[in-house]
Amino acid sequence: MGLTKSEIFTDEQNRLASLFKVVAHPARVAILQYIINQKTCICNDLVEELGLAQATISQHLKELKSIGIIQGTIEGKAVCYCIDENVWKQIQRDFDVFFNQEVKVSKCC
Amino acid sequence: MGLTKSEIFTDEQNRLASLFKVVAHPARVAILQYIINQKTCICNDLVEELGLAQATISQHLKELKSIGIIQGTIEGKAVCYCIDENVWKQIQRDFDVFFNQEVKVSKCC
DNA sequence: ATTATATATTGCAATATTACGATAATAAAT
DNA sequence: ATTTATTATCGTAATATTGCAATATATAAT
Repeated sequence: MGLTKSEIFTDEQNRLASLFKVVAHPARVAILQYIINQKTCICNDLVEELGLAQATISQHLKELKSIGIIQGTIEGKAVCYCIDENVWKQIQRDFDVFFNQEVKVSKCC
Repeated sequence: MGLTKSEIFTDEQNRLASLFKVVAHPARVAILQYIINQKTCICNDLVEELGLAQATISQHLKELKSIGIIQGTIEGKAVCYCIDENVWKQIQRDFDVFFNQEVKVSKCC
């Protein structure tokens, strides 16, 4: 046990849950907010800003990269991270489709 | 280790991450979709529909209840669950505030 | 009163996530 | 060539999550 039974859910349910999972950590929310404000950043900026170890920040960046919401470009000895606007907007739409469903007024009893 | 350092993040970052976390599981996405379609449901409906054990469904319902997105009303020997429209809309707004931030066009280099 | 039905809770095993030190890899600067 | 700066990866410990059987609780039906 302890293993999510992905096979019993639809692709859409699994996909949505995966997207939510990536932003379901305060460090990753903070990283996204920081990049949005600063437009770009490097890993070390985040280490100083957030106060987490470099290895930890690097790991969080990797997860954000995994869904494409940020992208990294090698720039000399650093890596410059920025939001991928297209992916950001796509994810925004995906969440919208889910949350803007019409919820019929029908209380229990 | 293995413990999220909540104290280094803002309340907003922690709150957003918590909300995302609740919907970051395909079973909970499926449960919400099912309730939206059927308007209401009882725990056993979900056990049959999703094919997870009753204890597991009950646990997922508990997590959804914890943020108020669904509410349960005792109805005879069953519990009738439905979406709480106000909370649903509030969460929708919270996600919107986050994702509708203006992402400035500024690629790395 | 007993049985049947529906849900919640507890305890536990398996797996996943978070965090970090140590180390490797790479490029710039000296 | 050596040092410095930046990031990624590996290994590991601590904690969290997922799933279920067993059990407890509560109401309806017989």
